[in-house]
Amino acid sequence: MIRVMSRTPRHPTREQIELPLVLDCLSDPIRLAIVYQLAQQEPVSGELCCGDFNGLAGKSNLTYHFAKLRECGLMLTRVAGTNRFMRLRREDLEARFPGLLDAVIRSAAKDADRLQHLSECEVVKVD
Amino acid sequence: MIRVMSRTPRHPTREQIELPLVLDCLSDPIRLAIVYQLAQQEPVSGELCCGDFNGLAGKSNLTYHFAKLRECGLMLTRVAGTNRFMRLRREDLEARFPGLLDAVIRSAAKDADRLQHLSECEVVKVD
DNA sequence: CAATTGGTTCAAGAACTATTGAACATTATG
DNA sequence: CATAATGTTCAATAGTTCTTGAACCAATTG
Repeated sequence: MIRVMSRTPRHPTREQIELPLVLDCLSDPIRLAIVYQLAQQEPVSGELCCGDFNGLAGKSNLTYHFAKLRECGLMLTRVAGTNRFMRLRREDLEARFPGLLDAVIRSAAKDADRLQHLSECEVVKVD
Repeated sequence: MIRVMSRTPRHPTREQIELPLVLDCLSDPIRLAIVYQLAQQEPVSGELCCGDFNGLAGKSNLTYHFAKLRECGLMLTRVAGTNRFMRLRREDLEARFPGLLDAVIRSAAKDADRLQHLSECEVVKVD
């Protein structure tokens, strides 16, 4: 059996994004923290790579959560050399579920001090 | 052991409502359908009772899902005779997570024809 | 080319979730 | 009071999800 790890993994098309899967993905504290950190990065490059989340969980566990986030359509993975850069699929999500991602991120920001794994992130001011 | 079933069950306070639990609750297709139907009922009484959801699952399974929805703070159960009336905790949710519930309900309405259990609900026009 | 860095894959186990049916509790009705 | 209607509780089960560590792959660096 051949195992290839260098190709860009598969992502669902915009139309294949499903609401229950997205909500389920966001309901895990670690994945919520990943999404939150990616959202915070948007004013800058919008991208983070796996290593940037080392505080959240072990490497293989992170790979597992990244796969979930990718497969439900929340984020996109771009392979570049030995790194994988990830970003939120904001346009696709906005097209499918208007206002949802922002509502979740704002809710997470509001509760940042309560949510495990988010405490260590910079807190974004939300009037 | 005494089993009491006549009292109003416990609900979390507004402040006890937690984002990951709410999202997890909404990620189940049956529970999403329950929330959706409750939302559709809001222009009328806002209330539905257990029997109104008989199409979604068996009775004991519904009781299970109702408990989850109650315990995460999404809905409120009021005991009245042999019935239990349920309504969304819209004000509390809006206070804790502004815009979240509406974003989810609108997303569900948009995908009503795709989501299991929602097809049988009346479709609400969302410009 | 050897070693390092960055990340994936696989297998296994613990923990949790959803579903079902039978027994039960509570209230309303004839 | 007996019966029906409405919904809950409990136990069992099948399936799913998260987590971990060891082995691995690919690209970069010395």
